[in-house]
Amino acid sequence: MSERKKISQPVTIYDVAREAGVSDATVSRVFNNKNNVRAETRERVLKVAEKLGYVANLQARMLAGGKSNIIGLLVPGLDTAYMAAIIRGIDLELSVAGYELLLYTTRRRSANEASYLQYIANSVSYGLLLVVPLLSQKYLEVLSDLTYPYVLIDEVDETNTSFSVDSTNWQGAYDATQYLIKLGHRKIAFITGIPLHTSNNRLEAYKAALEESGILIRKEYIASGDFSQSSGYQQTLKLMALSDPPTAIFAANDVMAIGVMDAVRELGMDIPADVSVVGFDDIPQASTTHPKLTTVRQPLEQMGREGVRLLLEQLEYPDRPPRRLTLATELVIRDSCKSIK
Amino acid sequence: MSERKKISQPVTIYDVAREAGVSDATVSRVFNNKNNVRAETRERVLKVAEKLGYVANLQARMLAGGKSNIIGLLVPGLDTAYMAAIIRGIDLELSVAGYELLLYTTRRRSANEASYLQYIANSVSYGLLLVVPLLSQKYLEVLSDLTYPYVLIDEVDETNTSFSVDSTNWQGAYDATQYLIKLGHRKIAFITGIPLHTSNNRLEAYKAALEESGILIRKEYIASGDFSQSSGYQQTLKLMALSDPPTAIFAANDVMAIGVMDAVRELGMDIPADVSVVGFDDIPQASTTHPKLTTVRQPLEQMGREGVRLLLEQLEYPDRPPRRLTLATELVIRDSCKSIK
DNA sequence: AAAATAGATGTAGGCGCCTACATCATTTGA
DNA sequence: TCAAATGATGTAGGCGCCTACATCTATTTT
Repeated sequence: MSERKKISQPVTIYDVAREAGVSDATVSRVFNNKNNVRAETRERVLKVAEKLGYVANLQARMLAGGKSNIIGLLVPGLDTAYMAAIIRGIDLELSVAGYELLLYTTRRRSANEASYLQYIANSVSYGLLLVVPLLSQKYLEVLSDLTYPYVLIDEVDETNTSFSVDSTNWQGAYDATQYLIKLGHRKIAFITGIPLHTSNNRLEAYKAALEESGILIRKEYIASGDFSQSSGYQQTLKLMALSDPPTAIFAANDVMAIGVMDAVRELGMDIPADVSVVGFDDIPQASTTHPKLTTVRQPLEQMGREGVRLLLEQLEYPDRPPRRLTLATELVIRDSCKSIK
Repeated sequence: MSERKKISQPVTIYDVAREAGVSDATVSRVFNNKNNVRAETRERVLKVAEKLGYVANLQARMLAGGKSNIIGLLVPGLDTAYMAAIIRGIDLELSVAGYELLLYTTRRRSANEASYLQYIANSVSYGLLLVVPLLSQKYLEVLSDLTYPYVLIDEVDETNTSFSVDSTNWQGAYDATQYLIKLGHRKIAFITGIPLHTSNNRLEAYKAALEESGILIRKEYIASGDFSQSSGYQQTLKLMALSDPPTAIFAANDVMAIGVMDAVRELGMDIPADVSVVGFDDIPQASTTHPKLTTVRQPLEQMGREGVRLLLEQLEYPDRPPRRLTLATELVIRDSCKSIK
């Protein structure tokens, strides 16, 4: 018990240098993979470092001009499967690159967005990923004023002045609607999400697909939800109470689609026999519902990964112009839709 | 456009000092709320700092002996509502205290737990919160060797040498089982989670409650799940296929309970008319199922908050002996159970 | 009013590491 | 074989901030 060495953190680069009989500069070179170190010296240093349990002090390293290996992530919260998937991708990619993740939530200091961002920029993190659906224009302005690398995930900067990753929301929703039409549905309802860029795109695609097939767009078939399960539930109750209820419901995200399924069942109807349901996102839960949910897969995890790549790219080549990366969505056909008659 | 000032980060304490006509030491004192600064000097410094947009450089501050305001959080992943709730609590409490959160996942460098922890300890974070259900003994050993403050969340260190927060798993499960018994159920099944400390406690409590009421514990009524929705589903199918199926199913967490509900419905039976279902955790989704899930609420968010408090307490008073905080669970009665006959 | 005391501010050095430059050792070329 | 080139390592100074100590100023004491 008393034999256990308290490791605390007093092992500095000097300790290693002394023990290895070299200067601290050499040790530093070894740990930064600089070229000019003799192989045996490097090995000796590494061995000593290992023995002493040396771990570089990040603060000092950063202060001295070395790059931090911390990047920030700004999100509204972690409460959705959507966010979890994106973050999983981010974490995966970041760990490959040897970076750490500092989590910032918009909940905090939301009092002053500008100063919060500035705070972040001056903090330890060395770049910022933003997954902020309700990204205000203000954020964007401050961001572009700051000389600070960042990437928008699932969000687009219309001014084309930011690096960003998103997916083909329009195409995905178009495909899904087309699919329903091909199944013979004519009475297709759509439940919207919060009016964000991505969300609006889905609605537009829904309309476009209908129009293209010469199907009248009925206002009463467009219900406004807010991405929550209960809103999907409530709106479905309303839709099905119409004198001429829809035979298919397309929800702007999976969570609402689950609410839709609940409501339909609640009304004593069967999915897909009586009503076909389509979601959007393909969160893990989508494949565990009964019946399994047909949905538009958004490559969330990959979006996280690509976001990281874009950020690291900026860190390496600060002068590259902003890029926008749009990943393909994919219609995942499962069991919640049925061809009509 | 070209007028926009690039804020980057060159505003140092010296810039402020010069502009305010004082020395850097004074500026430092101001920002560290030291006593010996004349009121007007302080004010002048603050004004200048504000004007220049000065934000302290964390690295330098930490290096020079100031405390970091970053604490680490080690988790296996963010994919569960359970984790999201805990993290929400952590985030909330941390933001109150002005701390930042660095996210570490066990996915990473899991190759060597010891060195990973050591890495963390030598990194920027200044204390560690662990929400690691599958916490290995190894982690604990390394942790206690390190002179590094940490808190275990929803996990217990049997050796009583760690700060920790958990909840009354045993009591919660006992209450739930008692509730079912009082409703007249005798054939009560239990679906276990992964065999963790917390999970085992729930099973034990289930058994204890049955025994206490003189109800025989039937092996075939104890199904082993793994906390996943599909395991809840599968195990329920098995349970209901017994020649003498249960009239109530108690799942060790809500996610499995949702799987249970799916399965029961799938079998054409009604909840709660044919089968009563109880979960554990009270994740947000529990109140949006149909029928709404009766469950044992675990104060997840509060556990996160208390975990932070315990950690900050350690930072402030490094010599306090380890404490274990156990928060109360609560039976939340909703609509998924029905008294029998 | 001079001396003692307390308060305000400046000075200097260091936290651990990095890197430009200097220095010394080794290899290559003529 | 000796100079030039190349490679390996050490030296010095600084990154931005903190703090013990020194210095100077405003109060208080006698």
